[in-house]
Amino acid sequence: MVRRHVSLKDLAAEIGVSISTVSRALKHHPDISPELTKRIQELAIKMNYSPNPLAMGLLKQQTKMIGVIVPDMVTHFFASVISGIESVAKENGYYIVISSSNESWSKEVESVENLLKTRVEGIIACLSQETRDFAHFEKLIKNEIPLVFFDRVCERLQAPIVTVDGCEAVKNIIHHFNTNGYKRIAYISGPEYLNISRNRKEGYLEGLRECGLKLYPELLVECKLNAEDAARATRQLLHLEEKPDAIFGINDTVAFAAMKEIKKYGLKIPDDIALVGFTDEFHSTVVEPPLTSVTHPTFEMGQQAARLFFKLIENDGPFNHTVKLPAELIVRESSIKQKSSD
Amino acid sequence: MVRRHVSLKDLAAEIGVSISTVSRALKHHPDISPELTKRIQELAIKMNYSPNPLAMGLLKQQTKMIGVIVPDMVTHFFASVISGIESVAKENGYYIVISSSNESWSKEVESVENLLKTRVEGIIACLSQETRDFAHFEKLIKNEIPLVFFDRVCERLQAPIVTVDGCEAVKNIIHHFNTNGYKRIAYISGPEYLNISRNRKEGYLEGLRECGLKLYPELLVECKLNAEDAARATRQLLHLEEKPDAIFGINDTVAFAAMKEIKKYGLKIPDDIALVGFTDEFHSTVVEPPLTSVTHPTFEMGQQAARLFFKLIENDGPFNHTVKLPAELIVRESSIKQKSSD
DNA sequence: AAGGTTTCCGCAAAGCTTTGCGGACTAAAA
DNA sequence: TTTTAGTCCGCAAAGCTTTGCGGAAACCTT
Repeated sequence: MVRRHVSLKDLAAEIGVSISTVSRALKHHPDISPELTKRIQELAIKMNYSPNPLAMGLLKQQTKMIGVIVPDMVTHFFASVISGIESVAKENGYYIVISSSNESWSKEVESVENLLKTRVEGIIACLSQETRDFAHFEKLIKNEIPLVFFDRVCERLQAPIVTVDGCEAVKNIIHHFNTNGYKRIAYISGPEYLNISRNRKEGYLEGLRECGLKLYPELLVECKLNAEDAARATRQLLHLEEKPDAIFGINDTVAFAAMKEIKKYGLKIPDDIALVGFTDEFHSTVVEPPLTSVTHPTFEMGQQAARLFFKLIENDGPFNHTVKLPAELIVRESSIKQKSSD
Repeated sequence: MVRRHVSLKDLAAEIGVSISTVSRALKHHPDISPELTKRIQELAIKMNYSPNPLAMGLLKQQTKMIGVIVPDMVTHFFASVISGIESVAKENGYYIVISSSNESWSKEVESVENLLKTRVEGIIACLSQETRDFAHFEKLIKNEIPLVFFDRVCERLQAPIVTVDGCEAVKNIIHHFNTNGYKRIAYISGPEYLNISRNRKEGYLEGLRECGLKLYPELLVECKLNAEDAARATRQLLHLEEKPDAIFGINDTVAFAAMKEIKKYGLKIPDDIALVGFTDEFHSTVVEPPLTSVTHPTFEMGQQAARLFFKLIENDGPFNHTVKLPAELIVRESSIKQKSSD
């Protein structure tokens, strides 16, 4: 047995007909007599023939590959989104090529270039936390290469996006805090130029207003989306003369870092301070106390992004569409002072 | 601007020479005059030319793609390994195509077939927990398609493997338990036919012997590698007339499930029962109490697997080699009765 | 000036598939 | 017997790149 795959040529030689005939027989073309068709079909199975995607790609000018750019691929959030993308890609006979920007703008630019070189048919991306310049994506759009954003998106670009309704989710958090007696509510936000930061901040402000709570500017802090800076931001809050009695963090990196930091200060959750995060289900339940959190429909997010992608490919014209997924607030112990005895 | 990529033909037409000349100029072939070479090079940059990988693949009979099969891609363990594979693949100009077996044998078989159809040059795989029949991998080896295993491997196949020294790691755990006064040590293992189960069990038995501890057969339980069955196994241990005073779980899925279950029973870790797992760093520190654990060098594991893969491709003969990575026991609070006050 | 070198470049094939068009052959009709 | 109509199949091009080989032009030598 050798390494080379069998081609139409091999089948043709074996049976003694031309390549074209084999090709036609394999797709039941009426020009080929039923008996010959049958013989060829059987031989193809016996010799384990499968069409060469490279040749098909050259001919049809399509690679059946989608490029996916994520800030990282090891956190559960992105791994799960990728998994969602992969599932619908597979349904449509496509493969994905993943490229990680490592939260860096320059690596993101590089990723776009590299993916283009591999001839992916389009790109599904989540912005790095540094990204403020979108030239690399604008070029994609100008060249009519399908592009879909998810989670961290650029709204002014003509690209379909799928996000989570952060504003609404945060308002729910504020209401939840309020009804549970927390009044000095802090928010650890991300970089202002990220849409998710802005949306959630909007929810924060509106939520406070709706609840008739006062806004303390010193309780709204900003940090980079990594554990170290989140810890720094948390310390900043804990050092305040008048500490917050509740904190909520923009994503799970921030939320868990905050939790560690609060514990390190010897403060009790939720008695001294309540904590809520945007996190995934699993981790929220394994920490102590179990973390009240807004869960992202990550897998579904990936699926939706991929679906938008395929719509884009089909229509192949200018197209922009927004899918906003609901996020659910799941109340656990980290945000309720009195344990209810059941 | 159109979607089509520029080809050598476009460059040739623009300058008015033949395609061959352009091709040669682009790689500084001495046959082409320096001036013409320069002109062509500049035009290539200006028109943003990049060679078509499909055409190259056809010609050179290589796709520069590696297939990666994992039981799942959302747990940190595998996500991190994938990330490691990807990093050295990229260094070598290769891309990876990920396929998830979902811990199912049939999906694993399917993955192998699909990856072969996409013409990956070889496969890096971690066995599903169901896999006991290796025909699909044997076929790969027979056809001389490069194959590398990591973590859960099949030792009797002629394929290079990279694993973690589970036996040694578990022995360390037993010693650690012993010196901290835990004597009834339970082990929640995985399916017996997985090498990781066998290795760690071996470490368990040897460790007990070395420490002069008695082996209680009822403390050695087996479960499937999912949260539900791990919880069941934990309950089985907790229902014993004489409970264990220490438990260690074969991987992080099991360890965290056990932790939840122990808490549910109102038992205190580590006072009532000690717990140690094979887990990754991050999650071990965020749970309460912080979990003593053996950390896997996951990223490095991926890198090593990829390196073996490239060796295999180069030598392109029969080759088998084993890399055994050390695992480190990191002691935290979940396995030490008396908190040391510092 | 004619033959010999260099220098520079193009032809064509191979790698694999699809498909329009035309060709060969058989059988039926005139 | 010749024309017509079917039936069945092959040629060749396109998609893109690399590379051995052959060819043309220019320069040098004698």
